[in-house]
Amino acid sequence: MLEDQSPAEALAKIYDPISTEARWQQAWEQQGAFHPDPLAPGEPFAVVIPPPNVTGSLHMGHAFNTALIDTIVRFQRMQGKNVLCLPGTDHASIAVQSILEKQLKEEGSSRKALGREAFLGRAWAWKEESGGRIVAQLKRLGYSVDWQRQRFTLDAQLNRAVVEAFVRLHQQGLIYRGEYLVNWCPASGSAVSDLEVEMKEVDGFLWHFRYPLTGGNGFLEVATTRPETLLGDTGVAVNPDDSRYAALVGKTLTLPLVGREIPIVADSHVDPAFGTGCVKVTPAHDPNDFAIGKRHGLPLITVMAKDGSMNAAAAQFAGLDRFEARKAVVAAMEAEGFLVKVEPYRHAVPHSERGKVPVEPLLSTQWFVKTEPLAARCREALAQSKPQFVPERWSKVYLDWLTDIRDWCISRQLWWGHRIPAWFVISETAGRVSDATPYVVARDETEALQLAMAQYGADVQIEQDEDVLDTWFSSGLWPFSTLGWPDGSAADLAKWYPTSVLVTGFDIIFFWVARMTMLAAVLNPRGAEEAWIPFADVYIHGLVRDEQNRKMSKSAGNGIDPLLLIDRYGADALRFAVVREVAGAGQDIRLDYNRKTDSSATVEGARNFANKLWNATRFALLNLGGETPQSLGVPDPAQLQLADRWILARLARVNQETAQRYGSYALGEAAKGLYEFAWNEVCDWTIELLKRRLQDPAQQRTARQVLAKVLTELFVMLHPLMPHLTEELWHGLTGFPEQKLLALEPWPALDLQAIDLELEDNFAEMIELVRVARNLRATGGMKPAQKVSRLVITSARPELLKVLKLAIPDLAVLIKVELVEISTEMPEMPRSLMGISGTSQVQLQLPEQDLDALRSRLEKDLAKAEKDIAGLASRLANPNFADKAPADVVLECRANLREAEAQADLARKSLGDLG
RNA sequence: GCCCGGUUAGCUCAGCGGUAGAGCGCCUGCCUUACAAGCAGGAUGUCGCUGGUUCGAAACCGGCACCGGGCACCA
Repeated sequence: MLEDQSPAEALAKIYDPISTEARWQQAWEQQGAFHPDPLAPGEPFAVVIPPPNVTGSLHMGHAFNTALIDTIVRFQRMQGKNVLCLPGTDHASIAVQSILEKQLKEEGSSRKALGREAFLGRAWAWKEESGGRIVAQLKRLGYSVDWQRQRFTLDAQLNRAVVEAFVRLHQQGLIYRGEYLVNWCPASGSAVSDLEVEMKEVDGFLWHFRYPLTGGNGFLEVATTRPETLLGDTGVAVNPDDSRYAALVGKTLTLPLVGREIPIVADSHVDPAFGTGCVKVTPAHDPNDFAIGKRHGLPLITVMAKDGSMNAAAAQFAGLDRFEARKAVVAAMEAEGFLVKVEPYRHAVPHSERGKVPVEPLLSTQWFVKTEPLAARCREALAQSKPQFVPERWSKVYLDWLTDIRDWCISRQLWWGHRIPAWFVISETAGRVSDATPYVVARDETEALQLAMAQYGADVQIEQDEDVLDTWFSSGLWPFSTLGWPDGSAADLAKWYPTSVLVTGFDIIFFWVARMTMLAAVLNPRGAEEAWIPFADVYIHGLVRDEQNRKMSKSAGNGIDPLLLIDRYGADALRFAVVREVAGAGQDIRLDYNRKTDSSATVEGARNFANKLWNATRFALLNLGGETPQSLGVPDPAQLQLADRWILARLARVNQETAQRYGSYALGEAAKGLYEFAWNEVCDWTIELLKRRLQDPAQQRTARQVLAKVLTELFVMLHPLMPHLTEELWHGLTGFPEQKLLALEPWPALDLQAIDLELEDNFAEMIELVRVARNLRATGGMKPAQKVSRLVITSARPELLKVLKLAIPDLAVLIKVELVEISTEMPEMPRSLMGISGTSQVQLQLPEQDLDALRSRLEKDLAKAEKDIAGLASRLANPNFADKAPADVVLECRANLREAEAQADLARKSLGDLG
């Protein structure tokens, strides 16, 4: 605490974030500051955080997401809302399972060897370790979430939600089981969804083969990138309009190596211009061929096993891995004279996102969600801006995906996950599970048995499906399963569903956002027709890219552990830095991270800002005479000086702007605005101007009141961005006990009366004049401490003159000058330095003269004035300008021209005087 | 192929109809008792190219170029 370190002079010159941050994190948690009561009053505001995968630890992307969410919820809390921010982690079936299997392999074991139960024990141990690490990282960021409500996607309660969702969807015919071509990942031994497949450009070959016509009258030439699939060919297709082959349609070919007789069919999918215009058709191993096969009633012949090796249907190639089989098939074809040619060919090959190997389209019996009815409901809602995407353009991405959507394969041949609540009636198929085994879907085994008995008789035997559900199926329930659904009477659900905003990266709009809306569309968690959409707003942010502009990811190995930066600069600095980088349109942010030194100039800048605020507070503590903002009270308006009125006007404006920005997700702008206000206006000008008056007994009290008020409110406004630092400084200033938290303070009341735009303008002009005068000092070779004897500022604008006259004592200090005069007319000041700024002139009488410097200064001013004159005059010379431009623009242009001309005259005259 | 972005000071990016901005970096001078993680002053841009709309375009519209991303994909 600052107050513990009296006297104030003993305060360190440099802010130490590490100990401070730990102390406030503890205070927040111990006091349950972010554990809301659903029955408490206050408009609800809820955010469920995107649950990080328990696959290790967090990287910068999570820190970025956290900083954004926490800024939003802390602001809303200060707005008096009843805020729930709910944290948690995701079990990430396939990712975690592949980590564990890799570990087991290194140990010379495997999951099969371990058995399901032992394997799951290991997975839970891993979850504890990884989840613990993640929670510790999130806490170090100062996340104001309710840790008491922390959830994990495999929690018992969340499992109930998954089971309930599955049962209901199945009852409504929205979940079905069937044999289809799925994306099979041989590496993980599981089906994956379309979204888990990524296309990669690969350098391969295009093999051209000849298939002989049955009966020995020639050949058809086909090309393929996957020769091993020819073993499963059941046809060759040509375009129906292709005259070259029209006569052959309906005839048959004899498949080489296999000897199977396969038909030539006509299908418009075939592009006659590509290759020979003949396509071999392998319906069981290619999605397009599957469709062609279906249209023409071609048989499906699966030639591969689920581990990616060739099966018995591949005859002499059985047992070979699919890539070995490729070579062997090519060799055999060549040996038998069926190989025409081989050409290098670059093409896109679908790869399993997790397994990192090419997926194999494989015929397999899986569970699917029928997505179209769900998507239709989401599309209708989106037409009403439900949810509202920010930035809006992402709604198109979401909509495009929901249009022409394909069914969602939700079963995974994995162990780590939610086991599918379906039981096979194995007594019907002699104790074995086959694709044809009947099943029942139920909430638990007892219910399943009852259902089975009702349907199949009293002596049935049942066995639960071995498979688990796609992780995203449970993640898709996150906004309501975490609030207590399917318990319809859950108080949290009643208070906080639908949630207020979902904050996430654009990369998971399909995976997650759309799945959540689709599942909510059918489950309608609160049973209220108008309130099913799980979040009012979806705030989409960019990704964190590294110094080479690459997306940060675990697999690329370029992730940055946020703790490295936190240890070096503090969590507040990291948070402020990343939020400040956010552009309005939700673009990616690039972090200038130096891997050799673990440093970042961007974060360092934010750390410097924290230190600046720390020192401003030190200054205040040294000058408030032991008083606090409370004991000082509000300043008497009659006592306010010019600079006071200015900074209070600015404070009110910043309050208004910042609240508007925080409230509309313009977080980067909020951060930038506060940074500029705090550093430039509060520290550079207000504190400098207050220094003199804080020493003057007659003016001291008002000066202290203004200083205390401005800093206190600044800290409140900055709190959402830099929670620890502001908590520390606010307590230092107010002396409040630790039990009273800034985090729970209301946003400062807006003082509309203080707003004075004209004063802001005139004061800004005064600041510019000070700058010009200081520049003249430097030009004239004055030493920093040396005083100027006389300063005259002239202006023709009465309002500005009024402000300048009030500021005379301040100007004397700021410019270090003995005598300040404000006048409407230029006095005769031979051999003085003269500068011009806006509508005013500044003249400085120096003790010594540097005529060359003076001359160059005047020449510079003259050149600038002449350039302005040229530009303005040419605009005014255009007759259309006066006719068509708005009157105020024309007037302003004329006024500017007059001033520029006056200044040019003045500069010429002064130059003439110099001789 | 379809759909989004982006191109502004050396770097990272604001600005989105009225004479170009910030931070960092750079140059000069300062340890001026809040802060050298600082203070004061300064320099720096044919606002990707090209047409058009307009009295006026970095901003609006069209075309082009290059960079990035998403979706779909032909064997």
